[in-house]
Amino acid sequence: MSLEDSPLARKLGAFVALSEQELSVLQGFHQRRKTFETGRDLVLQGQLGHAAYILAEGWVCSYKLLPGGSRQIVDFQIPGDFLGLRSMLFRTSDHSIEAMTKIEVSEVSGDDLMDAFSKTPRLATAVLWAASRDEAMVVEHLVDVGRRSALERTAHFLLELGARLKLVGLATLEGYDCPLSQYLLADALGLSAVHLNRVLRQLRERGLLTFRNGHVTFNNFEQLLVIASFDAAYLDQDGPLLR
Amino acid sequence: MSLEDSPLARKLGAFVALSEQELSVLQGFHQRRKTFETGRDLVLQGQLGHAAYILAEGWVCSYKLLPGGSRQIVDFQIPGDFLGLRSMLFRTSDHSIEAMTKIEVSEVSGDDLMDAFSKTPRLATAVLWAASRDEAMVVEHLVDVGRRSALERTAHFLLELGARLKLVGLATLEGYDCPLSQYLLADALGLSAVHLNRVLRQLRERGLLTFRNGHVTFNNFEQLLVIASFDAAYLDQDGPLLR
DNA sequence: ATTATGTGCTAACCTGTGTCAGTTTCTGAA
DNA sequence: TTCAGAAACTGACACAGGTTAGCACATAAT
Repeated sequence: MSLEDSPLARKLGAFVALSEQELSVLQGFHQRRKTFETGRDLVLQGQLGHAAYILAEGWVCSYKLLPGGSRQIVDFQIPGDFLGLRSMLFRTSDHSIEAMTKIEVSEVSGDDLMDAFSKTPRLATAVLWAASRDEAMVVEHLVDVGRRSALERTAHFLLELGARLKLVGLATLEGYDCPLSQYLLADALGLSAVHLNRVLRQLRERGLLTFRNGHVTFNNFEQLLVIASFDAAYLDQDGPLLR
Repeated sequence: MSLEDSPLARKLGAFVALSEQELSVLQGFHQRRKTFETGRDLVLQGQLGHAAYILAEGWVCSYKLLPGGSRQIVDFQIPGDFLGLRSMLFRTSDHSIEAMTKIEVSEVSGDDLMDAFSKTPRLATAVLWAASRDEAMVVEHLVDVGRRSALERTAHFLLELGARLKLVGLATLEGYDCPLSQYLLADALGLSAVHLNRVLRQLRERGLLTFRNGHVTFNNFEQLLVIASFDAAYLDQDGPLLR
């Protein structure tokens, strides 16, 4: 794999032009490579001082379990995303992280990060930028669940996923592969699986988007943007304050 | 005001024992004091490179407006909280910040922060800890809105506010002053104001909690904790990894 | 005094979404 | 090939919560 080809480098590179040196520091993150099988937990709710990871391949989800047995999925992570970055240093984790598919990750310690940041401050900024973007996505999900109807919410969420995947070369304007079951998607959207199914049917019948056999197809992208009132600003409007 | 008495010092001091030196660095943050009237916006959605503030007195809310005219309040901020910290350096702000009451703030620039952090790394950790705690609260609101009934959600939210206010000495186990209208609270909980009113009545009639004349009174704290399945872990379980 | 405005509160009605209880389709294991 | 277990899908029914439309009571402005 050439230096520029890791999903993380692609993602960060979309916002800061990365120098050869910075790319090679990034490369250095991918030392302790690990593989996890589908369904394995990387971090458990309440765990303290766990490691952080960079996701190289596969899908992951962060979720919270409730006493009643239901759960809320906070976000899905895709290649190029950090896992458990925020809680690693300062707190016990407030949520669990589970592999949705077979995944490949690189373990990163706090020391690795600090080390890299002192060598290349620009990289630190880029990583903090990515972390801040992740938080903006959680806020957007809060808006989804709090103030959008099931249809708008579903459309919005699938558009967001598409935009994120496109950044790392895993989606086009046509659509993308999506290994999520309707149950999982429902838990992310705060819907019941039954109702999500109804919503997906409606999206399909109205010629907007099709989610079938692990693949999302945008049938009418423009219309979809309108229905979801999707504004990509919080995803890619601007990079850190450096060239 | 003595060194230990600022809300921020109280809050951080609950998690890290702060030295005299650290307290005086914190004190140094409160140079550029400003006052804002009720309803004034401190930061607007989409604004780039705005300042950050430390809230010294009054209440503030962070919210997002939707094209349809409705809004989702992401969180309220109370004395001792940072405002706009996350988006200051790296991104345009993804939400607006508005004063709910007349407020007092201290403006803090990125340089001030960096400066302070290089002098006292422990303080940096404490501040990052607070930021990470804020994010955990947003996640908890997502769970509120996604997977809890209106009653549970309302109870949970008002308990959380109580726990936060207690930390800065503005609440007891009996209750606290709360300057929010039912409309505002409804926008935070993803409910209609009408339904929130029904819920508040139910909480009152079941002898759990009373919200009246700008004051929240816990009538049955224990019972309330159960109903809301409130677990304060994400708020005060543990401080940064230092003594 | 009189109006306006904001907030709390309520009743009547409607609808989006959840729940329950299935059938069908697919996939992988035996 | 058969079987078991997921996952997708559906219909019938129930109910939480939204909407609309109002009244009552403050406080502030005129």
